[in-house]
Amino acid sequence: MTHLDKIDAAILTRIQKNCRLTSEELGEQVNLSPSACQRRLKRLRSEGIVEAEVAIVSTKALGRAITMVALVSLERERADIVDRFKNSIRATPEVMMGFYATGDADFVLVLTAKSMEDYEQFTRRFFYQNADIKGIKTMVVLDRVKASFEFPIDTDDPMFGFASDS
Amino acid sequence: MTHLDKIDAAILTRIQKNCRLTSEELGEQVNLSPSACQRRLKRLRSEGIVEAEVAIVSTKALGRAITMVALVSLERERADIVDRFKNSIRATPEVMMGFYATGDADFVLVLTAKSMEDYEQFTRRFFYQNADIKGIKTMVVLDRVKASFEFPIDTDDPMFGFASDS
DNA sequence: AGTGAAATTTATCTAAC
DNA sequence: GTTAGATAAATTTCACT
Repeated sequence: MTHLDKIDAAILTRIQKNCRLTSEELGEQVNLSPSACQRRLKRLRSEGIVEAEVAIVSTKALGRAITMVALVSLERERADIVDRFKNSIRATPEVMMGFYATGDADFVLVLTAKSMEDYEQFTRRFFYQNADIKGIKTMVVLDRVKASFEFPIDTDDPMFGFASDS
Repeated sequence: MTHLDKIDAAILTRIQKNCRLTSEELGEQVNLSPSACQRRLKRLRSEGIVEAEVAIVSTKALGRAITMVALVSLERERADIVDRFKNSIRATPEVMMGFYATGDADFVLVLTAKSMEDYEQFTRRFFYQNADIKGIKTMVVLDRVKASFEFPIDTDDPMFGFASDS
């Protein structure tokens, strides 16, 4: 992994909001020619700094009316049990996001379902398949206030070197 | 909003994994000509079924080493207080995701920080700015097992009509 | 190193069917 | 829905700093 400069930071800031910007639009915003911009983008992708470029699809429009946040506790926090549950998360399409965490719960899951009945059925299956689950606490999402993978990229952070933008 | 058919469902399934597929690749996968595919995509975007197309950027590569899940409880669940907090979430870049929910907590937030010190400072500021917060329970994320907005789109669901794929 | 301009390749859009 | 031609964008090449 080569190191990133301020221009890279600026590019990433833009595309994490909208990855369909053309190199020309992007170049304009970061004061770079389209080709230079594209070269950087390619590098950022190949180095895994851009992990993926995805469409965020409306769950409601596709009949997945409800979203849940589930706090899952396991019977034991043994490495092999935790790993098995991680694999189960990855293999379960209903799970949008899964975090292994410290504190109140061992795992935090974000999932979608068509209805509460659907979710109840899902929970039943999921419990059955994962004998190590001690308990699940479900919170029904009333409003997806913010749903993104955006995070602040501070262009002036020393980690991005001291390249001038003149 | 016009209604969606199985081909739309198939397109959405693909692009929620990778939105950089060309119309040609996409068309091949869903048995459609590139231009027909593109026409559908355009419609799906303009109708808001595709909400956004974004790059998922590596937090680790940019020095945001830690992710937290925070369960926030408000002092009162009055509509104006809830709305004010929703706006605060939207205005706070450190918050990647925010869900208004029923149950154990009023809000579930996913956030990133450079370090625990950084997070502690953030929490302090956030508390200060939001007088209505009763308490925050933080869970530090040890592993982002799955991080996506993908959800299962069942092509055979009756909601997608009975269009043949021949 | 990395950049920008022009040529080439490739994808997208527009129209006709 | 398709196919074909026009437009536009991504990619490569290359000369330059």
